[in-house]
Amino acid sequence: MKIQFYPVDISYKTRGEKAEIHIYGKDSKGNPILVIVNDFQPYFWAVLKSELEKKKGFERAEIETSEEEIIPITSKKNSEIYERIKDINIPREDKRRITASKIEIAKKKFLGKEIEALKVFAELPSDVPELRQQVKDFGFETFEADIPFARRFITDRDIIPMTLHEADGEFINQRSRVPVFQAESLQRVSDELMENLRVLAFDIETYNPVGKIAIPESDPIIMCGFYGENFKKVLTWKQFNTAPDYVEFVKDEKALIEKFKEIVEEYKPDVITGYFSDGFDLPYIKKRADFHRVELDIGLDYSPLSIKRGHITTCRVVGIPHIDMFRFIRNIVARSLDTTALTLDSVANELLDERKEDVDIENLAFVWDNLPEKLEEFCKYNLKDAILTYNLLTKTMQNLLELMKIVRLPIYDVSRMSLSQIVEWYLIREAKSFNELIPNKPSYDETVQRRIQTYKGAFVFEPQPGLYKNIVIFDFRSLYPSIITTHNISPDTLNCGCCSEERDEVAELTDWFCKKRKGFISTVIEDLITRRMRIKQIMLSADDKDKKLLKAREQALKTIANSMYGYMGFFASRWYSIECTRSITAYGRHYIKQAIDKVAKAGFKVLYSDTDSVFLALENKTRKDAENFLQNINRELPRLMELEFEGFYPAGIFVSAKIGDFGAKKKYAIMSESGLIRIRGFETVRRNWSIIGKEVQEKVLNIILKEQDAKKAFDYVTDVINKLRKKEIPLEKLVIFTQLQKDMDSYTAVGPHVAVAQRMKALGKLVGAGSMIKYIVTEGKGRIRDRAKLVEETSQSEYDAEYYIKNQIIPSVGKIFEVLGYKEEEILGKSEESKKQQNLNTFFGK
DNA sequence: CAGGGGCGGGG
DNA sequence: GTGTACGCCCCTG
Repeated sequence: MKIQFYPVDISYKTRGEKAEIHIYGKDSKGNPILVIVNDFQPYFWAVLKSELEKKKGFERAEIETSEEEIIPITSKKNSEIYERIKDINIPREDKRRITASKIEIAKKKFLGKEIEALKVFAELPSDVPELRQQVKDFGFETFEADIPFARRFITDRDIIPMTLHEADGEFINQRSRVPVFQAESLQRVSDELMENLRVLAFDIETYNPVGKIAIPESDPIIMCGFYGENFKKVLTWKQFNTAPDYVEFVKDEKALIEKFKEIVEEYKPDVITGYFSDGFDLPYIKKRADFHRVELDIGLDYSPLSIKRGHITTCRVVGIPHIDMFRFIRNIVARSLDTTALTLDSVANELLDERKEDVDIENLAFVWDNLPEKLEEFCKYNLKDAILTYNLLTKTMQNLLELMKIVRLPIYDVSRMSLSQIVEWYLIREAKSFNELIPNKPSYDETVQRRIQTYKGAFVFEPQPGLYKNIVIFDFRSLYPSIITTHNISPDTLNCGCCSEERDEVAELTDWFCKKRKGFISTVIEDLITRRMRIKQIMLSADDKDKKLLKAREQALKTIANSMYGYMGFFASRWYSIECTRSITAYGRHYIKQAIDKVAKAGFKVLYSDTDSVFLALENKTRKDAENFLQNINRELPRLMELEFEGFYPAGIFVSAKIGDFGAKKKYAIMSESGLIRIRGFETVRRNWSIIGKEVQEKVLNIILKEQDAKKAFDYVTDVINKLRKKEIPLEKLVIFTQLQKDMDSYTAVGPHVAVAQRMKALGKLVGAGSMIKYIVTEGKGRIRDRAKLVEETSQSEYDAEYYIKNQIIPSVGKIFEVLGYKEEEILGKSEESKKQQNLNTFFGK
């Protein structure tokens, strides 16, 4: 029988001697389903090293031949080795033997060159690493042996997650939370995305003793909030009278976790989401569930929530995509945000114009123990976090879905990928239709080599440091992508044998690119750009609903196209090419300098320029003038290039910070009309700064940009410094918070927070991994750690004012004042008053 | 000056 | 899971 369904979550399972692909999704009626495909075999490619080296760099094949063609063995060498690979037989502990289950020979391309490649099949995905090693030892270069099995399946069978597919097969009986369908065949039938995703957002609150971040070993979960369509709930296990109707009381923490499972099971979400739930909520729930011996088997195959350790832990539920909003926002959305802090509060504020509930979360444990009647506001707070997360997902979902449709990997993967991974997987998918072998990831040594190679970067117009009003920013949003397309920049067109005579006359361009045959990456980029232009065209006559969708699609295409340059220059990428990147920047410098000249000729004051943007001060001109100028310049630019109006900013400060010969680093702060301040290149506030450091930076930027009064900002800082020296700053503003990450004994380097923690332990206080250590640096000589004291051990006059000035105040605002023409010693009050005044006057142009 | 350790997000 | 992880800053030795 035939069924139609939308694949959502795709993974594989080993059953006996076979790996099965498991596709969880929804059928066309909206019912959940598991479709199993078991005719897909793992494989990788092997190419003789001699084959790779022949015709190196020259006379490459036409890109048009794009089907993978199975051919008879032609070379004697290939056939000999073919026999050897066939004979591979590696015993394993479980009595299975690793063999090549099948070998084919095909015509493939590698960076445009036609080559003969062996396609080596394995029985199980887990056999591949050893099989590959064996084949390598025979003198082959292997390819694509590190493509995860499920992703390999998605690519080869041309799946696009969440679009309509048809499967032929039958329902079978198997332990599963959803009906299981065994598919004989599977194909995509439409590009339309599934609709009405059921989203469940959740958020936990934990019992956190004052001054401590809760640690799962000892501190329980005390609330769990949920929000979905027509659904809101807060679970908690302390009774109080004023509970709103969405609060449900449970017996204890164990019951709360069991109820959590039940809600996920009953709500049947298509997607679950949290904010930093990969790193906090889910690992925490898991730990507490383990503690209570509750099996967290919420997977649709009854498997437990799985947590992968890494730099950030990653949490997966089989069959239900889990999206950590924070990760998607940090990796993708953040680039278009003004806020630098990516807390739920600041992101919601900017994206949704909503804030978190204003409660003092530090007090939660105290209230929980002593004032349960006041728990209502914390329940409200808990629910609100879930609501904000839900709304953030709703707000950005279309963008995520469009990215997913372009990259064609499951939403779980795409939602936590960095830009370079998105680009890479897009290229991997595209490589298939060009019949190109996917280059391997560089070895560690290779990445070290790549890291030390440098090349001349973008052009930076050194700003006259200072504060400016009425700033307009123009930028070439598609500068690098258009350069890549226009000049056919791609690793496979680089320095071809046929075109060395036709090099472009562009300053500092050291390489050339084929003019006869289009490259892989340049073709991929051109396709992205033309698709985007087509969409923008359609948008002109679309209704509002379609416009929103098209906008998201167009943004996704732009995001990928814009990242291609950075990707080719990223040390860990598969399609790395320093020659390509340095050529792109050479062309880029050429075009931006042209634009700057034109801006200046049109009578605007150019303040600053970096890579693809020009900052200008309107002075006596108007915004309208700027817009008109744009229209004119765009008429003269090549087809794919466009200078855009990025924005208008009432105030901004700039600094030039030359670092050796490598160019200038972006350092500026600008304020938008809505009062949001965008900071680039300055130290940003961190949690291990004292309150005084944070406070001073925030106030200074506000005074400078909002009130545009540098003198006032300067006076404010000197005042704070004086107060610090006179010991007038209250101790609580000087406390430095540092978290003890591991157990005290496992430290080799004893930093200040470790020393303080040791003393706390000696005093009989409860400290351990996860504890927030609070300390104040006091006067004296020698190491910081010997002078770090507990707050209660420190008297008001004891703190080391100079330490705070040097390590907290100067780092937070020093650079800002440098921009405004102040020297560090002036801030420190070491120079005479008159000089200060003089500087101020220069600054204000008096 | 090298290298260990913390931060980000979360309570 | 046929993988996987960064870049910056402070402090100590």
